[in-house]
Amino acid sequence: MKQDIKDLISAALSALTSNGQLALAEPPEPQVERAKDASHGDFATNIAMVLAKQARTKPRDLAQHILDALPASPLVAKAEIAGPGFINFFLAEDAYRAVVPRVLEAGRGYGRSDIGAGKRVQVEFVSANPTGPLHVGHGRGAAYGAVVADLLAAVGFDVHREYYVNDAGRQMDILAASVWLRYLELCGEELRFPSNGYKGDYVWDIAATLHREHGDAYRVEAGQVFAGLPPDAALEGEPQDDGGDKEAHIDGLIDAAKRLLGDNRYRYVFELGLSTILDDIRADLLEFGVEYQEWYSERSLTESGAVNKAIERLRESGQVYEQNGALWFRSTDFGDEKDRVVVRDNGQTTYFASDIAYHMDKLERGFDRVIDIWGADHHGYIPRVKAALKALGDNTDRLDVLLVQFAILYRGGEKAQMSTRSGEFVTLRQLRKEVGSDAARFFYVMRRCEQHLDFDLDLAKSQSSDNPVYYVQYAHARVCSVLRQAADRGMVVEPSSGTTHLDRLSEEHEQALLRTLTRYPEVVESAALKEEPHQLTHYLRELANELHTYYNAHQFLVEDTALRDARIKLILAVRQVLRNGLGLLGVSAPESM
RNA sequence: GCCCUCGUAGCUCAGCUGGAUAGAGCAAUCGCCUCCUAAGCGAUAGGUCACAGGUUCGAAUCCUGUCGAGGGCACCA
Repeated sequence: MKQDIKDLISAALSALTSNGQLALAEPPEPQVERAKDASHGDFATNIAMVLAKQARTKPRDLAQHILDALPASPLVAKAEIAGPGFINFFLAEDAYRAVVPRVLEAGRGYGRSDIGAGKRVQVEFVSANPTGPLHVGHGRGAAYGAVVADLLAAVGFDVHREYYVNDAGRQMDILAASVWLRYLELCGEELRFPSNGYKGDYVWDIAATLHREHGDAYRVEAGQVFAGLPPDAALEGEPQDDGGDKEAHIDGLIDAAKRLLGDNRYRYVFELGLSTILDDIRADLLEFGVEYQEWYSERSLTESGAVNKAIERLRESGQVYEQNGALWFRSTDFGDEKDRVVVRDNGQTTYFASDIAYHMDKLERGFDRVIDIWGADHHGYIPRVKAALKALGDNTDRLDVLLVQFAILYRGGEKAQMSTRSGEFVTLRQLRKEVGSDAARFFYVMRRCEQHLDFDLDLAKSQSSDNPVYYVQYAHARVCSVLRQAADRGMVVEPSSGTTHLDRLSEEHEQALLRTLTRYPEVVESAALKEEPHQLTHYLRELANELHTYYNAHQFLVEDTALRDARIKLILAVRQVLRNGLGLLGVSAPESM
């Protein structure tokens, strides 16, 4: 509908330019807004003020020229100049009514569009290390990423959802070592678990599987494992302090594990840990309604030689140098704060090296746009990744990095602080179990992603109008309920076609609903293009509110069959939009509550 | 110290890429079921848009500085 107004203005502008009244190289896309105040009509444009300077005309005079050149349209009842040079459009009384058949005919397709024109967009999100279960912070990234991806798909982009699996690197070795040490404990060995190891219960579970299936086949005397190891540091929260370096200690343990187990057995423990946790993450996300087209393995980048290729490309263009036995990328030449290591002095490539290769690969795969959704703690990482892509001659405009701030849980008004200590944290699974997937999805995307999220667990669980999820879902259920009532009373529920009887919708509440329904496609488009799902949650709250208000003010199942037909059609359209909107958020639309 | 994000009603947040008189929801106060689910609705009250400058027809929005909150500054991932 907004587009219709834009088209009218554009037509007027080109008419003015072609008959010489307006000298413009290229008329810009007019800005059209929904008027906030009813006295300003329905839509307003500031085009005359924007172009006044260029056209060397006073804004109000230019507005008058545009007005005179405006083609007639059945949509517009009148257009007038206001204030410093706004043009206000007042729509014809029945302009909004047409939205009802439009919604009902389009059904699930209402709100979808093809402005993305099939452009390929990759959305990479969550990508948590498979060293433990997802926690509530990952949950926000999951919900946000999934909704952004779905929104982009809804407006016509070809969306590729991807999870980058960090299945290589030191953290995974630490996990393997942790599993093995727990296994040794299960075998009866006594040892001091490293302060830097993974201490969650899930590590015990994996160790138990190993023990159950392979008995003592992986057992080595603890004394042998710890022999000659650099001392550990203090265990967090415990008094014992060997005064050592926890990093050196755990690295020593990893080496010991590799040496004592040999390649094959070490590999087995490593894979067992990786696959168990990755399976858990997959299942977790699936239950949360988050699906991926691809799980991209970091290890595959090394194995395919992509990492070396990326480093070679940097070397060829003279972007790297050696210092202290390590290979550094000159990222400061491309706006980073300091140069970064790509190959460590022990010959291992860094995580950053993999990331360069990964992003190179993303762009080579031919995506028109690449969106990375990261936790806010990774923000320092953006300049170096962009620096690498620039160094390789790639266009970083195609890459968009969105940072998701942390979610802080509140219970009973108190911060439910999660602590990484000894593996105690609130997992996504626990959250889903406590508040349900619907509430979790909705709450997670209710705020702009760069805003810290206060997640009120009590509110998310409460079955009251304070809870925005229930509020919106209830509006949907309420429409269903009315239709059931109608059927029970033997009324015709099947609505008439087209705009039949819709002229009976003359109440203010009805006008408001019609107007809000026409806004839906604009909201979806804006939410998608700006990657702001919260626009949709706000919209849905508003639509639900208008439905509830309407419900309280007027009876739908009236004796007057024409009026009843019109009202049923209207609430059917409302239900459809609620359903579509909730669907994009990954939230269910219950028929009764 | 340097960098990033944020600062709007008592609380949680919107404010549509610079527009017209700054909006919701909680919480507070007062009302509304003989009526399709009161898991709902209405009304009242609540503001120096952190502060100070600047840019222009016009600033909560853009720029600079100050203050405050959170995060980041590894041969970790």
